[in-house]
Amino acid sequence: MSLTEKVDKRAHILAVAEQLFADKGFDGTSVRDIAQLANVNLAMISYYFGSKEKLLEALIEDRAGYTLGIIEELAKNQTLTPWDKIDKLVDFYVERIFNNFRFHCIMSQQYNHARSPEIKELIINIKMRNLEQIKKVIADGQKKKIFCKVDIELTMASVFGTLTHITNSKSLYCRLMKVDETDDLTYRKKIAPRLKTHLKQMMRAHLDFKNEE
Amino acid sequence: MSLTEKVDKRAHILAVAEQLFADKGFDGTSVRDIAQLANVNLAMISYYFGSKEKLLEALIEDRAGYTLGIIEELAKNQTLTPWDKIDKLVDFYVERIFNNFRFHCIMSQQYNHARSPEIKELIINIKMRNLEQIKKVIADGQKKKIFCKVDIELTMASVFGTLTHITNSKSLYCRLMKVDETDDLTYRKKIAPRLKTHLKQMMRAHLDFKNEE
DNA sequence: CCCAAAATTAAACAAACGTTTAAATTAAAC
DNA sequence: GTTTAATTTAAACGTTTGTTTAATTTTGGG
Repeated sequence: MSLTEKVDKRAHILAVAEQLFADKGFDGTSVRDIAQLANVNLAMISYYFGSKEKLLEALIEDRAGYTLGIIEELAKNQTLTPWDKIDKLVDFYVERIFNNFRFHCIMSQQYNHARSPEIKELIINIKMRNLEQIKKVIADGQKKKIFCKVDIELTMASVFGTLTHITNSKSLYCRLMKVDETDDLTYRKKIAPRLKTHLKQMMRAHLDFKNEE
Repeated sequence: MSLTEKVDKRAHILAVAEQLFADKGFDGTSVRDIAQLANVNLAMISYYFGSKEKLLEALIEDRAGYTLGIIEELAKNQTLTPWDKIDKLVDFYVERIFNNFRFHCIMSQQYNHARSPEIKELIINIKMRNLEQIKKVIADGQKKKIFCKVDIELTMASVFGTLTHITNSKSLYCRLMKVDETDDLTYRKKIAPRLKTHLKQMMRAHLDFKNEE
């Protein structure tokens, strides 16, 4: 078996595990479930990852590396106005959460019920670094008298809370907004632009320096 | 054993289960964990509730009945202005989420990874009825030209998302806001007022009819 | 006091769990 | 082609799981 096939097999197990963990939860998924759906022998999971928990760690580390670089670059960009940065952040995170909603499910789930403190710490550190960059963007806008005084931490919580809430309560909001929840693609086509518009509009009103006068 | 003691025992098991389900998740909690912490015999849980899953249903039904009445009353109140209603809703839900954060954890958890469709339906129905009342409040404010045109569903998602996110990501935001997370009482004393102020401020800017002119 | 119903118990149940083993197969190196 | 290492397999490991059993204790009404 070639190296690429070996990598593919590992990646395949990760992908299957991601799907099952997101659907049924970490504790609700057995290694047998993963092995069966991935069409690999049960023992291969221990062979590749060591344990079910290590498999989860591998999954998190594999998926989480991507975001930080982009946000850091945006934060220190000197040519964009603070308003532009807010818009770009909204666009980026809306796209990201639709592209990675399974992984996002696992993150929220593990954040609350992580079996090991290591995994919880891992997740907190990943999120902290992202939040600190966004904090910079808002604080910069305030210093330039473009944004008004707001509770920065809770403002971030509102943006991410909205995204997380829509993702995690999909069925509920599908029913409320009368969108067909079985068709993933049209759901995304309808909701993603709406989410972007809403968040930008809300942040524009919320952060506007005029509020301070 | 008197009737009140019998009720207390059932309620005691529910309370212990609530704590454990919130801490470790439904699948992460065994009936033996519950029995041990509640100081009752293992078989008593089947005796009282039938099964672990029925115990969860009993817990949800027991805890969820309270909110709806209050919100309905507020929605149809004729003497309050739409702005007053928003403020009251914010105050109510902030208090509620701090008083019932364990139960809230279980609800988000089960919403995403409910083993049985019945439990998921149960939760969706409970939440739907509440959201429909709040929708009325916002739509009424719009009709009266007090609130501007906003995406009502996503506006609600932002309010509940903020609350849920702060609750579910407690450690993260404690670290970010430099609040001691081990002391529940001072955490609440610090965060609850801040949350109320932030949400009211944000909704005031977001819903203001001036945005439309 | 007695007796039927309710409550409680310890023990056992089969099934599912994560993990390990040791043998078999495949791949790569020389 | 032989040998060594890496991979894959089926089977079994000991626990833990949710639930049930059957015996025992407690309860409350007549």
